[in-house]
Amino acid sequence: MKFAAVDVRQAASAADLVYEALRKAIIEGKIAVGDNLRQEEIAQMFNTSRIPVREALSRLEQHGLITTQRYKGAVVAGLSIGEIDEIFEFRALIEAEVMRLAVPNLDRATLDKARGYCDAFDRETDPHRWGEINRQFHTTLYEASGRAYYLQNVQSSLDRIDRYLRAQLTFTNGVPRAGREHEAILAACEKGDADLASRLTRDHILDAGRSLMTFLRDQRG
Amino acid sequence: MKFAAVDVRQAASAADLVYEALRKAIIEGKIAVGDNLRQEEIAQMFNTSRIPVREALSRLEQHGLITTQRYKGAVVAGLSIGEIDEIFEFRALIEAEVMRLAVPNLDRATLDKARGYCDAFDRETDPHRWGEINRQFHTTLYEASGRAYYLQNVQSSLDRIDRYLRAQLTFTNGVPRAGREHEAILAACEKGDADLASRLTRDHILDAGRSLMTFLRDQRG
DNA sequence: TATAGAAAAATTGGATCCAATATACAATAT
DNA sequence: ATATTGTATATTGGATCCAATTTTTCTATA
Repeated sequence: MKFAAVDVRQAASAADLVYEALRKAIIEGKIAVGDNLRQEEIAQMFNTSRIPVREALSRLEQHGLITTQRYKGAVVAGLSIGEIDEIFEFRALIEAEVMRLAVPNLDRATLDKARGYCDAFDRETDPHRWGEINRQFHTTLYEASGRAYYLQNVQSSLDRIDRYLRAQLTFTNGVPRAGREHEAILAACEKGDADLASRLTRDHILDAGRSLMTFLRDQRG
Repeated sequence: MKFAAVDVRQAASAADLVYEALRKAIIEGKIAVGDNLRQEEIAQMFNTSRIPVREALSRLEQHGLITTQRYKGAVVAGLSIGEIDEIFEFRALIEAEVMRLAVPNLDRATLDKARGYCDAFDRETDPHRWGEINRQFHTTLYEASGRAYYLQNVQSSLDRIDRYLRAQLTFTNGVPRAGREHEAILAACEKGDADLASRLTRDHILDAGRSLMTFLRDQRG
């Protein structure tokens, strides 16, 4: 018997679609901190009932992206300056380590791909794209570590502070500096110097964190 | 105006109760890996409908404790040896760091509390209690770090491998060794030696991981 | 006018019902 | 006997309905 192979990946459930869409909207800052997420309103936007919406909200809460109160509903979760600071500290720790683990496994194709994102980041002028490209640059390198669990935690941490990171890049003119630091990290990777790449990654994240802290303290008073 | 203070903590929703109960059952190994979690069955156990059950399952999946397939249902998630190894490696990294951050903040009361758990761990003969006391000993010290986000991640990582950790303590006679290592960690904390406490914590976790690896490789072939 | 309280509306939590899909099983053909 | 196909059953995904609670609006009163 002959037949064409067919992709039988699971179709996404309504809850999956709603979850992904809301997650994206929240981490990109499309929905402001404190905004209410009305179940009925969201359900109508997706042409579905409130049941899948509630499942999606339940998942978002587990990831700390929203907070809910019984009978009162869900609001986009904001972070205090202290909480943001702590997440940057955490990211510096685990991303430095995952970078160290990745370097020995980096091959030509991966380095070229990272180079592509690195250049794209420098060329990009649309502020909304910086966050996304920045994330892809780092993720591309990290993936070589083969550490799926680390990667999950990196993504999860990034989700929590992504909107703030975008603000840092956009409003503190952090892009040129981040671009230079990306170059240095990539150079260390090319040399196969895991310790250096790890240290530079750590500093890169802590720099962004410090820059963001002064920006936020300025802004919030 | 005078009025009596009232405790206004949110009553837990049905989904909260189901989630917590299932989480506990899974991490303690009360439900075996691969076991099906039937929505109707669980709903009846809690005298509720399937709606809160589905929310609870959705949350559990986000934490990696179960895996679900559309129209097929949920099963308790197992971990490959490689995945377990990676989580131990991750724990060693972040718990060593959170221990280092905790030491400068440790006060007499916290140290005494940790001492209590340390002694209780050594005295305990019921294998089912070891995991719980072990967790409390570490958590008590970590909390002094004041790092809520780190703590969340520690708990989440522990949840994933708790059942295996219990097996390691129980079946590899890991309790005496863990007890000695707890003593050493506590001594370093008493001395205020953050670097030493951090290093010992790291070794403590990596030791348990290695011991578990050989046990599992033996067992699984 | 301002305010306390009651009624109304809005919103969430949960139960029941129906549709979509998967699994188990029996009937049939080879 | 074994494989295959059709059918019944079980299970999950989602829609609709009702109950519990909160929020808003209205009204009476000082």
